[in-house]
Amino acid sequence: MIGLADCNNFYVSVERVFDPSLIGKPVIVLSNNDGCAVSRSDEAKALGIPMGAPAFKLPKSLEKSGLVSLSSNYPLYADMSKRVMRTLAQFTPVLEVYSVDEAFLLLDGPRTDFDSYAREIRETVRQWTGIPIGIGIAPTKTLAKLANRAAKGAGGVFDYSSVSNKDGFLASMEVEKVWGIGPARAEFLRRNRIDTALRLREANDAWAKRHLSIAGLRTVHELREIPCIPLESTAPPKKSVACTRSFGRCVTNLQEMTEAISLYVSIAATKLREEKLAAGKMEVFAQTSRFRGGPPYSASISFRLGVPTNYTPRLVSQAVALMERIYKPGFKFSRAGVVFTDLSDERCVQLSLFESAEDSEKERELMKAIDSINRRLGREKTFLASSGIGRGWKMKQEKLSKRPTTRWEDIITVDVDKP
DNA sequence: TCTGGGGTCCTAGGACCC
DNA sequence: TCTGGGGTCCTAGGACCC
Repeated sequence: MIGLADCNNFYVSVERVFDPSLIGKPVIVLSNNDGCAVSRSDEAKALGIPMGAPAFKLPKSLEKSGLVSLSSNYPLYADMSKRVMRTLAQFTPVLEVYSVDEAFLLLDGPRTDFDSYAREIRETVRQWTGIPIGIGIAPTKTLAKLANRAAKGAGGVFDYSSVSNKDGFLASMEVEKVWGIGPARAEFLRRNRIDTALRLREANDAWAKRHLSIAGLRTVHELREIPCIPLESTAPPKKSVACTRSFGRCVTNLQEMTEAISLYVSIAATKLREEKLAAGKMEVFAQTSRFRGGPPYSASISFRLGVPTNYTPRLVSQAVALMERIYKPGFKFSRAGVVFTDLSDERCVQLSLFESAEDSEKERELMKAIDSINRRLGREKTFLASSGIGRGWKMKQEKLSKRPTTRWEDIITVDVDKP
C-alpha cells in the first residue's frame, strides 16, 4: 500500500509557523517580483482568489477583508520541507520525496491499520514541524493522489482500499483531478464523453495509448489498481539545471540583457557545483511578454561545450556571446534564462582563463580552482592537459603530474585566451 | 505510373507536474 | 506600472548511416 503525504497550502503554512498571528487570516504568498499568488490559505481561497492570480489584478476590496500578501522566501520553505521529510522518513522504509511539499510512503510493514497509522504520522508531523498535512492511501500512486484529494474533506486521512463503493468514489472525481491529466487531455477526454476518473478507468487500452501516449495508458492501469509507476526512494540524477526569470519591467537594451544572463548563469553554475555536476550543453533564451502589447519575439540558442564544465567565468562569457546573437533591438523583453543539459558528474571539468596566463593573480585563481576540485574529488592531484599554455605554466604543469592519461575523467583542460 | 529498408541520433514542441 | 520557476517525459520529423 502507498501513502501520499501532502502539506496543506505549504508556503502559507510555513509562514504561519514563524508568524502565528497569520493563523485564521486570509494569506497569500506571491511569486518572484511579487507577480502572482502561488500559495493561498483556506481563508484566501474562500475569498475567491484563484491559484496564479496576478497580484496587481486583485480587487482593492480584498485589503478590507484583511488579506495579507507575503513575498516568497524559498530558502525557508526548502528548509521546512527537509524537516517534514525527515519526520516522514521515520515512519517508512521507503520514502519518495516527490516535490517540496509532497512525498510517497511505502506503508507495507507491521502496521496494517493504515488509517490510524496515517493519523499518527499526520499528528507527529504537525507536532514536530507545525505543518498540517493530508494523507491519501491506495494500492497505486495515481489512486493515492486521488485519495489525497479526498482526505481534505475527511479529517486529513483517506484510505481508498477501505472504500466499499469504489465506482461511486471514482465517479465523483472529475477527470482533470486525475494525476497526469492536464487541461489539454481533460478537454480531449471530455469531448469523448470521458468526464470522470471512473470513465477513464474503463477506457479501452489501445485507444488510450493512441490518444494519451504510453504515460496515459499507465494512468488508466493505475486507476485499475495495477501499479505501473514504482516508488523511487533515491532521486534519479538531474537531467537539466536552469535559472530563468521574468524581469518585472521591460528591458530594451543589450547591456541589461547581458547583465541579466550573466547573473542567471552564475546562479545556475553554482547549482551545478553544489550538485557536483558539469554541463555539456548550454541554452540561452530571451522572450517578450505575452501579456503586453508590442511585437512578440522569442529566441533561444544552444551551445555544446565540448568538455563539460561548471566553471562560471567560462560559462558567463559564452552565455554573453549567445545573448548577443539572439538579442534584437526594438523589442521589449520581459524574460530570459539559461538551461544546462547533457549533465555529467564533475570529474570532467573544463576551466578557462580570459586573461594572460602570465597574470599572476589569474594564475593563483586557477590554481585555487584546481585545488578546490581536487578537494571535492578527494584527490591529491588533478591532471592538466592543455594546449596554449604559456611559459609560466610549464612548471605548474610538472608539479601537477607527469603521469600520462587517456581517460576523460582524469583530464581538466584549460583554455588560456589571451586578450 | 512505379524511386528501398532499417536503423540511430538529435531537436523542437507539446503536455504535464508541483 | 505590475502576470512564477524548475523540472520530466513523449512524440514527430529530419539528418544521417549502411
